Amino acid sequence: MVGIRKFDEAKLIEDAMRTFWARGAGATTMADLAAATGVQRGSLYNAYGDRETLLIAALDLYATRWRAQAVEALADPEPEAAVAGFLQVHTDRMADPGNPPGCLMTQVCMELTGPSDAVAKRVEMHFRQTEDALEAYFEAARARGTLRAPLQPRASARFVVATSRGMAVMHKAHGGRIDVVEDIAASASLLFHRPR
Amino acid sequence: MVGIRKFDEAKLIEDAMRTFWARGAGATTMADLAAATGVQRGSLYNAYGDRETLLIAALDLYATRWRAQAVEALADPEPEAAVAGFLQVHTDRMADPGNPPGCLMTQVCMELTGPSDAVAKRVEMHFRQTEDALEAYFEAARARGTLRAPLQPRASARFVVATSRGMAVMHKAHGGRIDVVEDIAASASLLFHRPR
DNA sequence: GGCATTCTTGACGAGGGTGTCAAAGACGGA
DNA sequence: TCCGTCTTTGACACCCTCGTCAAGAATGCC
Repeated sequence: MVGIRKFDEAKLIEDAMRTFWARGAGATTMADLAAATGVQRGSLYNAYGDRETLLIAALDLYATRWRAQAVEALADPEPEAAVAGFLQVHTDRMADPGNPPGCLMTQVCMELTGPSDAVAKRVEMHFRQTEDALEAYFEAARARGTLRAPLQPRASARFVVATSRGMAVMHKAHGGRIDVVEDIAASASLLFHRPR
Repeated sequence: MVGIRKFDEAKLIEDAMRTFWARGAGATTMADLAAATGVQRGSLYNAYGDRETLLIAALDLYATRWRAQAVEALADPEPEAAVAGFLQVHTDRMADPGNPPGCLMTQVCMELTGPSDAVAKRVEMHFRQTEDALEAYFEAARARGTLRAPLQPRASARFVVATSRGMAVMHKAHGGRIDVVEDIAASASLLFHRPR
């Protein structure tokens, strides 16, 4: 059949995301994406223009999906539990054998060369949004009096984002072992422990 | 002049390391390395065989140089100060405008596809050596009684390695800003704070 | 029914990367 | 002095990747 768009866009981006994730963004070719999505190379060019656009769409899907879950997990008013919940979302994602190891966003971030290109801007935006959500949480916690004295909202937010990135790196470095990731998340949560 | 090796091997690996670091390991071509080192492509193949061998040599140089500095910084018997010193080495490296942003080892790690290749094994080895050095420090600290009660040597070691990786990721994500990195290091050190 | 629109498909050219090789030339030992 | 060894150098073949394009075909509007 020819003439009408045959593929499901949502499924295409989903497949593309997993391909970038598994093979590495820089190493993924249009041929890889065509094979993974079942859509011909020419059709991909017709629909998206170039690979960068496809990568950005994949990043957006990736970021919004897991940021939504992670930020939702910040429900507990006690920072120790909230941070543990936030990091647990990342641990669960890595523990799922259906997912490639590591983290697409982190991987793309480390491949960046200059701050000028569209991908770099998108990565920074997504990191910043997560950081902002965490900062808002810690700000509220401080107002509630549940944030330990020496801890600051902005620095704490950056610390938690960095920890989740570190977990992803260690997950890849240790060939997918999940106990390493759990050790890190557990240690990081302890920073927010308040003696009662 | 032809017939005798003209280049300084140590300088060549140093230049190659910085090229892999700045351009990304996967994106660095033999032509890039030839330009950066001043050694012709053919000579590089003659001396090293292929790009992977050159990358591994670069990784070894990178890892041993900065691991030596970081582990040396674990001098203080008080974990809070020792961890701060360890992380400060990484902060200093990133703050040095003479160095490319981020961390070569972390970047290569995130690019890995399978655990089977030689590069993956080398990356894991280097991470593990750092982890082991930190674990030994924390083991000694526990014996000394300077490690806070809930903290365990192995988990703490993993946490500190992960934090240093997270710092590198955030450094790239934020376009080289150093205050972000400092926030993370300061927060992480607080985990080891002991009220006196 | 006819026609414009839109998507698919396969092929094409350009460019670039890898690894190899033969020729040329310098050094050192016999 | 002569020969074997080793390095440099530039060229070469092969393969892959990108992005484009013209032709073909189905749909839906008029």
